[in-house]
Parts: sequence; C-alpha cells; structure tokens
Amino acid sequence: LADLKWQPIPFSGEWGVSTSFFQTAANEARAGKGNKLPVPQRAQEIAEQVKAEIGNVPGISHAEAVKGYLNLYFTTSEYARRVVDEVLASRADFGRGTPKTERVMVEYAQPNTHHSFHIGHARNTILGEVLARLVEFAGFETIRATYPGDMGLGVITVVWAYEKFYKGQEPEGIHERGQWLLKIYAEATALLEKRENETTEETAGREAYDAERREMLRKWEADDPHVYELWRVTREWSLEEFRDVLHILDVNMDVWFYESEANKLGKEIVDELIAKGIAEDERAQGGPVIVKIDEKLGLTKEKYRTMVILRSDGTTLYSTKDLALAKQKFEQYHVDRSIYVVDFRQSLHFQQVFKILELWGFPQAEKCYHLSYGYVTLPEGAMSARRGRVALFKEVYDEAIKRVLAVESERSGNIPENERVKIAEQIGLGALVYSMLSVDNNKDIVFDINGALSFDGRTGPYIQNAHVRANSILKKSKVEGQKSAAFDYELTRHEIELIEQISRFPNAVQQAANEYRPLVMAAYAYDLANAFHSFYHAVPVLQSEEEDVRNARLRLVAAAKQTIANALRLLDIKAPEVM
RNA sequence: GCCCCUGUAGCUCAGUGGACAGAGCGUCGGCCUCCGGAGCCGAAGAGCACAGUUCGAGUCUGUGCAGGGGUACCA
Repeated sequence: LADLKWQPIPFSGEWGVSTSFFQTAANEARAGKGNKLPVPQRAQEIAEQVKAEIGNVPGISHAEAVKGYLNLYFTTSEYARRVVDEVLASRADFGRGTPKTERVMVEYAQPNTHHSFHIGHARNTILGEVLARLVEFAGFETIRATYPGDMGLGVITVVWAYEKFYKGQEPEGIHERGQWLLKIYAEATALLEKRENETTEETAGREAYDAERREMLRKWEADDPHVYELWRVTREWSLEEFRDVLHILDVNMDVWFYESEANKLGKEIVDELIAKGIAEDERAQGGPVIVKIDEKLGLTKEKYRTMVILRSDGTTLYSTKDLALAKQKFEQYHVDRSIYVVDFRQSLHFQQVFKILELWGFPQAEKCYHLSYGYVTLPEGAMSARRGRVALFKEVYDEAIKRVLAVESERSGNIPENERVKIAEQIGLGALVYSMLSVDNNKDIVFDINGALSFDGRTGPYIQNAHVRANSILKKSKVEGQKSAAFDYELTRHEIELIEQISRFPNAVQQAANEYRPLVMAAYAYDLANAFHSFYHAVPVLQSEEEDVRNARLRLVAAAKQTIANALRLLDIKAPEVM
C-alpha cells in the first residue's frame, strides 16, 4: 500500500486520498498473467480486492472502489485536528524543510550601473529573492549574491557624456539622480548613433565623440586616476539608487560581486586554463583565447561550440568573468549548488560556462543551474532607454502607492492614520510582485501597468485581504486561544477544503524549491486564499451557536492566517493586519 | 544550416501520464439588517495540425505550421 502513488480525490466533495491500479493491471497483461479482462476492468477488480483486504484502517472512515481507483476517505475530525495543531505549534516555521547539508548560492540582481533600475530588473530581482527564500525555507543554507555591471563601454559612455556636458551638476534625491544618469545615457547614445543623410561635418563630429569615449574606456582599463575618479563618483550614485531599490523590495544581499572586480580575477584564470590545456591561446596569430568545448568533450555534432574567453586585445568578456566568479564561489564560499537567475537569451552562454567548469574539474559544475526567464516588454514593444521607452521600477512603485491611496477610503477598513502610507506601500508592492511571480519564468511578460496594479481577482492584494479578514475575526474573538480543539462535529465542505489547502503547504514549499519555480508557491498561495475567502463567506465563526464549534473554527482561522502569512513571506509580499 | 523557448476560453495565464482540462480579466445574472464586498455564488466559453508510444496523452516521441531567442572576440 505504501508503494502506491496517492493523490487527493478529485471532485468528490469529500476528503481523502486516491490511487489507481491501471499500472498493475497493465503489467499483469504484459506478463500474460491474470485473466483476460481489458485493463480498466481488471484494474477495477484489483481495486475491489484491495478494498476488501485492507478492511478497517485507523483514520479512514470508509473506502470505495470505482472505475479502477481506490478512494480512502479520512475520518475528518482526527485529520483536521492534527493539521491545525501542527500549524499552531510550529507557527512561522510551519512548512520549513529539514536542514540539508548542501550550501546554495543564488546570484540575481545584475543591473548595470549608470542606468536606472527598470521593471525588467525587478522581475529578475523578485524571482531571485523568492527562489532564495524558497530554498532557504526548504532547508538549504543559502547565500544571496548580487553582481552589478559597473564597467564596459555602456558605463563609460555615461561617464564621458557626464564629464563633457554635465560636470558639476547633481540632482537632489537618490532616484532622481539615478534616473538622470539614464537620461544622460540616452542623450549620449543618440549623439553617437549614425543617422541617415548626415553631412560630412556631422559625421566627423560623431566620430570624434566616439573616439573620445573609446579613449576614455582605454584609460579606465589602464587605471587612469582622472577617469577612475569620474567613474567612481557616478558609480556610487547608481549603487545608492540600487541599494534603495533592494531595501524597498526587502532584499538583503550577503555577497556583492562587482563586474569591475571580476574583471581583474578574470585575467588570472585565463592563464590557468591555458596552462591546463583546456584553453587555446591564439593571440600570437592575432586571435583570441578560446575553449573548443565540443572537441574537448569528444562531441562530433556541434552543441556547445567554441567559447571565446579572452579578446585578442587582452580585455575580458562575460565568459571570462563568469568563469572567474564561479571559481571564487566554489573555493571561497564553498558553494555546492550555484544558481544563476539571468534572462533566457544567455542560455547557451551558461551551458558553455558550466561545461568549461566541468572540464576544469569542479564537481559542483553538475549542480550549476541557470534559471532563465522571459523578457519583460511594454505593450509598445521592447524597452529602450534611447527612445525614452522604459518602465522604471521606482516610477511604477510610486504609481502603485498612489493608486492604493486613491481607493483606500472606499475599500479599506479602519487604518490608523500613521500607518496609511506603510500599508499602501505593502499593498501596491504586493500587487506588483505577485504579477511578476504568477507567470512561469520561461514566459515573456508584456508589462501592462493596469494589469500589474490591479487589486481584484488573482492578485497579491486578494491574498493579503484573506490574511486581513482572518486577522479581523481573531481580533474580535474574546476567547483565549485553546491548546487544542476537537473537530468532532460535521465539517462543512468549505472547512474541509481549507484544511486540505493548509496541509498542502509543506509539499508546495518542497516542490517549488526542488523545481526552482516560484510560480508553484504563487499558485498555491492563491488557492489557499481562495479557500479561505469561500470559507469566510459560507461558514460562521464568531456566530457559531455551539462553543466547541466556535473554538475549533477559531483555531482553524488562526491556522489559515498563519499559513497565508508564511506563504506570503516566501513570495516577498508583506502580510498586513489591516488594509 | 544547427540549437533553445513558446503555442490551452475573446484576452492574460495554470495544469506531478490518470476520473469531469482549472483560474483571473472581460461579458451576462445573483449576494451586504450577518465575523471587512480588495469578497462570495452562478452562466456562457478552450489543449496549433497530423502521426506515434501507452490500458490511458494538454502532458512523452517524431514531423509540419506559427511566433520569439541564440549561434567565436555584444551583454
């Protein structure tokens, strides 16, 4: 019986577990054993047999064999009490997995400095943070790592334009300053972009600008003190904005890798890979340093192809830096599993990096995982800073708060004046965050602000509202919390559904963490909230006539509130007491 | 050329090889003298095509069609 695969009984309206015997029957048929009945009928026969054999089982009220399935119905009072008691004994730890020995690092939030943080970066950061919370809660020791891109031609373009046109200026306010840098970047790229029908004068001017910027990049690479200082100051403005965004999203990074630092590490590992015979140095012939991955793996068909790990001029690439960083993650941080939250266009890049790590001899290469996710675009098309077509995170966030405050008077309960803004932040962000999590990561998101900031239906506020309603009942109850309560009355189907959902939470945590899929938790949280709302509407709690029933239902409400809070916490969404 | 991702209701999305494919938005119709209506209850409405594997396929395999991405010195 224990070897069978059990699942909840669908659409019976009753409560229990179910299994089928089609597999057994099919195996028999293949082995030529048993009678000659068609599989479905034979399965039904076996189900009836097993039902007869098991007889009475503690905790099971009755059994039935139907259409090849065996359904076992729970003794509701017993099972309900166990679930509710467990939640209320464990509280915030309900659903936490047993400690695992492996250490996991999740790398996410890799925005470029000297730009501003847009909604696409937000999707990345939210996915990464929720994944980190999930694997941590599932029992793994977890390290959060961020990797800002603070170097390269894009960054230097801003530094160049800043010095040439804006030096000495500096807007007030962290986000205003960050967004100002993005404006400078857009202006600069417009100046440097080749236009149709430009006059020879214009061409000359544009090429002169381009030469200046490339000269500045060369100086940066050579540690020129003047360029370094310009870079350092503007970089810090960007990082200040970035840190504030992380604070808004309640993200606490353990490790900060910077691209400019990985750049230095990169040059060392290239020599090591050449010395080990993994990489081939073609610089003597004017070429780059490469790894012929397919050839090294003995593959005849092209799959991982060849990766360039150092430019012919000796400067580094993303590949160089990712290899260096991986080595550091393994050797300095002793990471067993390494997860990279990066958009799907870099799939080949990471497959190549992971294979090179394998060739390099790191056993952890096997447990490197690229969590790829789809692009965030706008209804008008791809985001483009140059065309001024970006949805900046901070602007969307401010708009979210504004919209919550606008509807607060008609929708809210009594919120203390000094908490109005705080609650609005939690609700607005809850809507935004949930909209990012409720789509599977391999799908693109067309960001529509009205959809993302909707508060009705399958949204963050819907789940938060379930928490608020549960809290509201508990606040009004004058009864002291009981140690336990027997559910030995006839439970309504709404109570059964709610308890069933609560009991699913620990499995949902494990599944979401094992599959690296925040969506699993997002979907679960909605189902749980949905079960609570239905229960809330249909089943009286404080008005229950009998005291025993009232006490049991109060404990159920407390357990539901706790489980909703735990799920929301994993989703990086606040669970307010009022809204 | 080769590789990867996606195709489910008007729209946006779910769906561990199992019973009757689920939601939200939108549309239509109900529900506040009752624990907070950011809610509840109901109606209409769906697996790109064709093969294959299987007792059983939205799910696995193949082919085709459609959209997106990648494919040595971009990030």
